[in-house]
Amino acid sequence: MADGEVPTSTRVTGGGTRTRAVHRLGPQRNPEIDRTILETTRTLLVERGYEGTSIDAIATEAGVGRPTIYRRWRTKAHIVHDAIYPSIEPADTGPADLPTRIGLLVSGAFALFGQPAARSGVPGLMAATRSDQELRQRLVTEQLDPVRAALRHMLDEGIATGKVRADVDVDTLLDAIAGAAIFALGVRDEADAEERAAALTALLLRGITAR
Amino acid sequence: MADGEVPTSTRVTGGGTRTRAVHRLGPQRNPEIDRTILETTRTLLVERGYEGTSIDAIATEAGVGRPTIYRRWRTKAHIVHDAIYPSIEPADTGPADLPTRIGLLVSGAFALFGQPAARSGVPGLMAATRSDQELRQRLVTEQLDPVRAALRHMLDEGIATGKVRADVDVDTLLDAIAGAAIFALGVRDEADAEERAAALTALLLRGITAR
Amino acid sequence: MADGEVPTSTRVTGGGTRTRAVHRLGPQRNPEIDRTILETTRTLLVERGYEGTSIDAIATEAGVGRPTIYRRWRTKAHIVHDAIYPSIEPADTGPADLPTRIGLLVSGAFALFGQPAARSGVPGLMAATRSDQELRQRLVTEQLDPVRAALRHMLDEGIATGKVRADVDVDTLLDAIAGAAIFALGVRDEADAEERAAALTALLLRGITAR
Amino acid sequence: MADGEVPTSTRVTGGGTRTRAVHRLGPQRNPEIDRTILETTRTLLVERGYEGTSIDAIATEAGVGRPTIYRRWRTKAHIVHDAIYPSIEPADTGPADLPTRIGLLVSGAFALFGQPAARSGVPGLMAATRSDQELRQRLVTEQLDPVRAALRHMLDEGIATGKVRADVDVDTLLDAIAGAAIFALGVRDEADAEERAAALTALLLRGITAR
DNA sequence: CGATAATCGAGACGGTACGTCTAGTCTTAGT
DNA sequence: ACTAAGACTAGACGTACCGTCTCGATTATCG
Repeated sequence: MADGEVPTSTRVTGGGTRTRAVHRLGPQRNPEIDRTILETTRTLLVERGYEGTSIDAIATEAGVGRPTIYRRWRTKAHIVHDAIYPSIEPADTGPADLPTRIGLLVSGAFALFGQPAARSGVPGLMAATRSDQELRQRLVTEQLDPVRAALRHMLDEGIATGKVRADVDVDTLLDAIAGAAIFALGVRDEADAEERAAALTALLLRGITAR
Repeated sequence: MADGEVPTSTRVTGGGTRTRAVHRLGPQRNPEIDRTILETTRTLLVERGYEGTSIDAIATEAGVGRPTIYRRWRTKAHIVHDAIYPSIEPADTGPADLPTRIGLLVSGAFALFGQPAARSGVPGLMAATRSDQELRQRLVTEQLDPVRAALRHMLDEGIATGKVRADVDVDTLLDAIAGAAIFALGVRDEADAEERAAALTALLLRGITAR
Repeated sequence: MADGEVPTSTRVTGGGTRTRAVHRLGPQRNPEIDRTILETTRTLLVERGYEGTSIDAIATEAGVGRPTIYRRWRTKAHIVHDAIYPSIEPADTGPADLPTRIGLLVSGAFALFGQPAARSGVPGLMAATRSDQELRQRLVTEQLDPVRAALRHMLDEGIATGKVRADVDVDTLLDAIAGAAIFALGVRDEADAEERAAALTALLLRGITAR
Repeated sequence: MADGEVPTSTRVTGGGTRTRAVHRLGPQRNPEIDRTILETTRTLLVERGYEGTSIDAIATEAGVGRPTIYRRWRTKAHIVHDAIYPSIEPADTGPADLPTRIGLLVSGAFALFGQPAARSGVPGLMAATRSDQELRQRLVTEQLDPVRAALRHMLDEGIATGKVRADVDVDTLLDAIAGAAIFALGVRDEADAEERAAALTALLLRGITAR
């Protein structure tokens, strides 16, 4: 959710084992509408592209008033962000070896940016991010930082066990993964995301491996 | 010139070996105006970002009428394209070794996307490219293909001399270079382009080198 | 009360001659809230004019929910009507001579339309009256008809005693009084209502007097 | 015209007897569009009333873009003003006696406010006039003042020849004429404007006549 | 006394209109 | 034919109200 300043309902742990929803006064925002709007946005991104996805069009197509959208998101870019990026963190890869873990991370990136809606939306989002500081902040803290931390962790473990060169730069690796995925899928419009992910994984693994 | 559909003067091959410029009636398009418009566009991209760089604003700022701009470019994206991308091809690196040549190519990419105007303009351009086939064509043939060919050539030479792995994919390499540069400079807004270029060069060289 | 469609209590004629108040369950509408809303409306009419007096603004300013207002009045125009027009009929002037009685009537009109809230509200109300038949009905039966009847009565008496010309048209007189008051106070925004009332009274008395 | 700040063409008296139109650069506003918009406004006022006559509706119905309307008029009230009030001054009544001249003036007022569009538009315009100082100014100087001056002139002549009482107040007379016309036609929605005009003329003439 | 039902403040909702801004086309008048 | 200026249609933007609705809390009446 873009703003989330005033959560509609908050879970409060009662005296015993019960959990109770504490409501504010007045009606709650209907979370079903949030889902409808985001779903409609994804559809329109695919059908009409980023520019063609006007807030008017989303509202009409979702059967919703324009103010209902503005109540939830400040700008189109925030809607597209929520429509494309998952709010859940990447599943833990568990106890796997480095190549597998890097491979999963790269595949994850290519899967994310390979969604039809993301191919259309991400470039537009990147442009919007440059002039909207709040959006940039969300992108960095919600998307970039978690991945960066996961990558940092993998590299540190690899360096400790001597499998990874000590001079590997995490940001360069991140740029290569995210950038390549966006460029291949969003700009060059490559069809097969998994194939590209595998090729990049191989290239980067050789690039970071010691010896 | 972006479109050139209506060239001001046309080269006509005369009867023999002579080539002669045939002028239309009336005054010719003033090429000084082209330069002023592109320069103004670069300035506005830096000052107001891609969205804020309206054609109205360019016209006003350049002291030029709007039709004067539309006579030269079809859309804002075409102007931004011409304002950012050099029309000249990259100078041949001559007889240098593979690391040097790859390094120069990566540095070139980071220098290009590190221009202040490019940082703002490229993401917007990427978005526009998705819905404008003509623009995509120009981007591919004028920018991407030459670089791809140069890279292909380097790799082939390296493979022939056994310095480069035979299974290296040129598109993956291109995605990693262009994508990483755009992501680092346009999205993450990294300040030092050269430093990032050096780190990526090292990573990729290790990734493609045989043994 | 404006509409009274859903009266809080309803008089029901019992079996015999008794009349009994049948109360609904639950709390009764708080008449204090009615007064607060009308008072707030008058204040807002003066401070922000008719257009600026939104129902939202009234609700906020009166510290009341919007449905609380809609439960009582159908539209803004009905609220303004009740805020401006007194629900009590004009006190009978008793046994006075014609000039005095006409003078009192004119003064009454100028006093009514000279209220700060009425100056702002009446023109807006006139506009609303054109498209709201129910409002028009209330205006005619509650405001216009009583005055018209009183005027009719005065003229008839005057005609009977030979003091008033027999051909005086009551509607023309009514138009001249109400119209002039609204025009002078609501449109021209004349400050001194009493002075204008006196001048108009003199003019009209000469107009209707026989000989 | 509402704004007229930048007249499209200005008549300039040349050296001799010649008159020359000095044009600005660029195209002129199309006066045909002005007429279409005002005509459409009148139609909508009759069909949908003042509130229903949205600028959107005018634009759509007139086949014109919304900015084209805003380029000419600041608010809906200004459009309605121009749609209702004639820009020409009342025709000179020539050498007629006082009753005839007053009669013509009153008839003129009733004819003006009796137009179908004016019946709907004038009350709304009165409301808007209270919060728009520019509009009020136009109303006063363009409509009220000329009539007031004409009336003043008639009364002065009448007073000089002993036909009119010296104490007749021109504003009171004006209020009675304009107010009665608006009230009879715009509020009470009287059908026969001429009949009401004749009755009011008779009443007022008796009111102002000496003896 | 407990169930019932209407009140109240708060605010979400689908709509509609507002007034502004931009895009891209077309027209005018001057060079 | 070009230029600057700007009018024009089209349509998106983000805001403000409207009138209806639902929510949860409160409170007076009635069984």
